[in-house]
Amino acid sequence: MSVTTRFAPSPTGWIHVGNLRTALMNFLIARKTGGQFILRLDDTDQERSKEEYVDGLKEDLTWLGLHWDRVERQSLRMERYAEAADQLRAAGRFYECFESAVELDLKRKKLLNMGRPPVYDRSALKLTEAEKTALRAEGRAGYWRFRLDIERIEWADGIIGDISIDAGSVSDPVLIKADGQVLYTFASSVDDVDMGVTHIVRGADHVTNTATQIQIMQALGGVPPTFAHHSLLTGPGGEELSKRLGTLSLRDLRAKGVEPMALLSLMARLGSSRPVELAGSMEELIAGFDIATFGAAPTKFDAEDLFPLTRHHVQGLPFAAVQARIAALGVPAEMAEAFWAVAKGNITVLADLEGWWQLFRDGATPAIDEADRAFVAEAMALLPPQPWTTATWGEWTAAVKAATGRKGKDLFRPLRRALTGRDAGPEMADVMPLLRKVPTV
RNA sequence: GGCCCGUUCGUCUAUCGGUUAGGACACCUGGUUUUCAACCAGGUAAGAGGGGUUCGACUCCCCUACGGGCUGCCA
Repeated sequence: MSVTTRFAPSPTGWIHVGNLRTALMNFLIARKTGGQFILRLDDTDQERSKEEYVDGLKEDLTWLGLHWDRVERQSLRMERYAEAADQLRAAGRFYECFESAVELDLKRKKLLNMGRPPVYDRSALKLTEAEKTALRAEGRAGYWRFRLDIERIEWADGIIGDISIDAGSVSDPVLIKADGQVLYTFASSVDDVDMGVTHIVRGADHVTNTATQIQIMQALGGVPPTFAHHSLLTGPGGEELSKRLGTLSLRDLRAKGVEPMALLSLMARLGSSRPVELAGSMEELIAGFDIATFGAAPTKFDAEDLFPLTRHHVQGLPFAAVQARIAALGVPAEMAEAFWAVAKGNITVLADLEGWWQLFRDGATPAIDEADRAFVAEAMALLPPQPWTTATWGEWTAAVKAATGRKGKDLFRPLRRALTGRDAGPEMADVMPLLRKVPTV
């Protein structure tokens, strides 16, 4: 049987790191097995779903190189859901309820106060046709619940292992609202069956849903897929991540210069027993992925960890990959390659190139310690006129050494600081030919 | 409150009853380097607590504590 996976976001916001982990895992499983990866837009909530987010979702996935084989939209499948609902009604698994949200809330609180689990009491199941007709006549709109079979629902989870949930501890899920809107749990189950989804990887927040969805799928005549629930990400301190999600959307990370391969490399390994290492290509990522290596414990995520990986990735890029970006900085074509060769070792994100280019183009604001002032002035007097070559630094420092007697760190460091304004940077021999302006000391 | 999952170095984790509790990242030290990075060598560092079972428990069972999730006419 060929593998089909799906990523099913609801277009009510931007993709964030948590979403991405889910998307990536499903994508990798499909690619690893030569299966199909579906992008399914779970947009049944018409109030919150926005076209803007649909576009954003696709843009983000494309940026990461997570290409889908098929797009589906739940909002386009309403007729199918109506049909499936009829099927469940005919099978006696759907029943109409009339309690208002306020009434339900009250029931829940009452049960909670009595120390009982807040499970729906199924009182609507006892309604006679006459009573239902009367309620409708009052202007009450009915909504529909799925009648669970009370049993232990078991499945072998791809990450958690064997797990079971007692249907009796869960309320019969509402699948169709009073206004006719189809709810996620229902649409998702219908789709997964219809679309031939064979493997579902999703967050641990869906574990309880899975139990009810298994029964819904079976009632629909489908075969439940293999489920795997990955742990949820927390912040570095173990705190809930959602509070910080604002700064962890893919768009924000991208704006900070995080590279796709760095992000993918971390997300494909974090929480697994395999070491986090930068992948050189999507193929490498696919080959090195195994859902079975992930643990069920909550996983701490620190966005800072993305930067060492990004640096590693960026520093390994060939000139061709950054040529356009360097040209956009205004670096003349004839010195672009030399500029990249010199600067790349000293950047974390590509945006850091700008600082180096500014230095080369405009010259530095010299950094000179008070104690070195006389020494630097003497050295500057010995500096040959431009143009400089890679030999200039060696010749100049040798001359300065002879004139002043300084050597080693005491010799080189003040000169670097005077010429570049920085303590660290590329080899000075390589920097000299690129410097266009001599700083005035 | 109920249900589900979890808890091993700072972090992600290995260990399927007997190990000097291993690895990766981070960190520290040394080497190399004009600096940073990189690289090489070395190092610090862990089984939440309490009961059982057993010749022997990180591993199996129970309790407690702590963390996460769910408990919506959201997804």
